[in-house]
Amino acid sequence: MWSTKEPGAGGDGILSHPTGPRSDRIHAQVLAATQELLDEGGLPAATVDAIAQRSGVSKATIYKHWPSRTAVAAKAFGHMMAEELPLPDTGNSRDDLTEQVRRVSTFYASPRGEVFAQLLAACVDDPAAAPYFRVYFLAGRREAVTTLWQRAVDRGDASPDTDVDDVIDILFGPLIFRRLTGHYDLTDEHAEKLARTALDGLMRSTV
Amino acid sequence: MWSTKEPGAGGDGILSHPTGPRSDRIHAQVLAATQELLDEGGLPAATVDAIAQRSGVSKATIYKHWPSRTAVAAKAFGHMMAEELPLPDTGNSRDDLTEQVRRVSTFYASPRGEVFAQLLAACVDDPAAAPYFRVYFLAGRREAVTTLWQRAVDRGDASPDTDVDDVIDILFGPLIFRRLTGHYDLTDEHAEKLARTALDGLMRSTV
Amino acid sequence: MWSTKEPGAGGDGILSHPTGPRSDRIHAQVLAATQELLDEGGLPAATVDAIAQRSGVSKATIYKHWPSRTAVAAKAFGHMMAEELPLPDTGNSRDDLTEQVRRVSTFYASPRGEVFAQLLAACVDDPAAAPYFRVYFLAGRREAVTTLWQRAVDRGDASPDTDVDDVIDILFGPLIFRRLTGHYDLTDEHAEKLARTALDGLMRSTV
Amino acid sequence: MWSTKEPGAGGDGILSHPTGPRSDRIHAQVLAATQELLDEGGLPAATVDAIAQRSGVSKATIYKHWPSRTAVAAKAFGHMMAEELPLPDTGNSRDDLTEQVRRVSTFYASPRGEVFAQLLAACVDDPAAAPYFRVYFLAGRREAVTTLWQRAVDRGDASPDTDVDDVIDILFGPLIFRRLTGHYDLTDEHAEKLARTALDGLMRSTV
DNA sequence: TGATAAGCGAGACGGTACGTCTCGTCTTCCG
DNA sequence: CGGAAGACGAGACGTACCGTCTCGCTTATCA
Repeated sequence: MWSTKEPGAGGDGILSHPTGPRSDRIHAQVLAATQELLDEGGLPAATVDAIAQRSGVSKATIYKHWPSRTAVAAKAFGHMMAEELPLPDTGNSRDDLTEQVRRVSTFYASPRGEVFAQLLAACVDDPAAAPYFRVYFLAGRREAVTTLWQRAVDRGDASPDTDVDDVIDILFGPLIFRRLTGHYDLTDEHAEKLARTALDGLMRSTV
Repeated sequence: MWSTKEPGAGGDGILSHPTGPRSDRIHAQVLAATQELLDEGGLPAATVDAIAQRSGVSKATIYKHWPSRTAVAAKAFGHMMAEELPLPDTGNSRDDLTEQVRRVSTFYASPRGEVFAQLLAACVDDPAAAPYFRVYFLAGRREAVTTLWQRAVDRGDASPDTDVDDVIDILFGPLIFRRLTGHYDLTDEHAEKLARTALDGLMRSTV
Repeated sequence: MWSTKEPGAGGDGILSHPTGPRSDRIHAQVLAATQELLDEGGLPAATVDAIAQRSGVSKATIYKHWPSRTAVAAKAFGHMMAEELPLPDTGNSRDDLTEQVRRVSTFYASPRGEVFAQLLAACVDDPAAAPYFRVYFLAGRREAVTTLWQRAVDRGDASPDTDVDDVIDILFGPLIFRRLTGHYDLTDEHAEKLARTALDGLMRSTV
Repeated sequence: MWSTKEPGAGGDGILSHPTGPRSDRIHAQVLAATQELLDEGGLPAATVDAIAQRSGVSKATIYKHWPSRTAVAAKAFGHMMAEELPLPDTGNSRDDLTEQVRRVSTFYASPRGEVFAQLLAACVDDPAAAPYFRVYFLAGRREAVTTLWQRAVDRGDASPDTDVDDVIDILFGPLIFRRLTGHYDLTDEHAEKLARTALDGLMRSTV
């Protein structure tokens, strides 16, 4: 499985290249500029030229640190989303998970949710960027749900035999499907219904 | 909700422009050429220039009939997938649905599944193409599952109160999620496990 | 030499095709529409589609009557310029010719002079249109100067041996040269100087 | 007046953009390719795509160096004509000028004269290209005649008060007029007659 | 401290597809 | 059956973004 821990600069294996003090400055500037651009105009606005111009880092240097513009954007997006979405904690495992589904649904429907969808889409055509999206964004999201699920297991509300990866896919896959195809709007009501049905299958022991 | 019936020539509302006998020839030629290109090199190969050249239809004409190359590809893909995936019929509703999930999982992992993912991704950045993908491809897939689910309801294996759209999202959303992020391979075993868990929540009365 | 007489409908040899009352209506509508377009936006505005739309005559029909859009424009332009530029008549041949040069210079510098230049240029790349420009526009201009020159000959101010075609070329060729290359503005002073020098060579007997 | 000196790379004001060693290579390749195309098929053959393909320089780069294909062609044409047409030197000013007129007339009637006419015509609809044609082609031609005229002045055959620009226009404007409208062929006899008449006005003191 | 090499900014460049435009032909159907 | 309407093929246009490259300047490390 892909690593879920936040890699430090220079310690993320295949995902980074140069090292040292200059490198740190470059990373910071590029990511900051990219975050601005993503917020202003989504992925389409985060062209390499735009990032280079705004960050003051040259295109050549960017390509020495990242394999593609999508990779840059994925990492920048992961960092800007890191502090968002604090975990719910109602004392009830099922309620916590339901609330999390609702929050993610709301996020998908927001402007940054649009960026999320663009990034997910871009990774399809850019295999080199996919690991960046997984490590710097998805890992954090999965970790959050893993925490909630572990609580449920600890409380005896869920079976320790159920693979948390399946839990994640079943709870959030449907939301992503809807977000991408656009065949339905993402509403709180819908998110709750989805969570209820999914959790019925996942946490049947709690019924 | 978006229509699920296959629109006839000239009868698909916003999705087509010119009409008449000449139009029919153009549609046939363009779609045939696009299908070939999709099979040969996926969405990236289906450039408007390539489609124009192979079909003998000029670019300008293509743009009169479709809003973008993604829309052309979506319709072509829908047509080429129309006859695939016959419905399973084991006599057992739950087995049928499980088998369908397995088949779709296999499809997603195939070359044409790659095209599916590319199309889904392309629609994120091309809102005009999204309805084409929904009407000409997704609708057919949803219809198939709707049939299976209806059987289950008729047999008393499922509640008529459950919205089939939710069923579809829960059964296939997770597969799509995995297909897009690539964080796991799509295996038969995994598909079965997913189906089992999801159906536990959806068809609890059958337990 | 090319004919200088205004050809009647159906009587201008290679320059026209259909005949009859319907033809007359079509000619009138097309030329009127084209004249409007030329005045509004010059030659670039007189596209075949625009002419067809404004005149109510179909493109196919236009191409039955003229070999190209430039030919249409040339004829339309000739007709709209037919009444302009009355001949000067000061009683002095040399003054008349000088005045004519000045007037033509002014015309070249006007908006319609721009159209003249565009038409002249278009005929370079459209041999089929050239005769239309010569017959329907240039012939009329040359005829005017021929009249002036004949007066001079009759008065004994010019030699009957001098070919009037050479006179025309020498008097107006320089203006056209300047108009096309744009290396100088066309001013009255310049036109007069040009006429003076040229007429010194052409009408030496008058010195 | 516009400059008549051949501008060096990077020193031609509005007429060029990038500079440096890479730029030199691009200019050389593009102009060489364009010259070939002009000789093979005239201006219509010198499309930007064709120039790009043959020169190995991308379209985008061409558009960074020149405002339009006409500008490229004008410069290429100027360079390929630079060595042509050595000055006549018979010892007699009037004969030299007459000979020059004859040579230019012959040139206009040649295949490259056709290109000249196409270029002149194209500049009418492409104001951005006009300065290129003036600087890189016309300037050289005017310079040649200026030399001949200066000789005449030095020998006392012509008045120093006569503006050489007028001389040029009167000697060559008529040829251009005929070349463009095509109302007469360009023959040696005609050129001589034209030169004789024009020079009668210009060099009357020599009679 | 000064040399040497690597990192870097600036931006030119080739490549490739885009979506648009106008021409002149061809088809369809109406009066 | 002539003509209006307009679909159509052809092919050039000029633009956008990608990712690579070349060029000097700057910075960091080692002689």
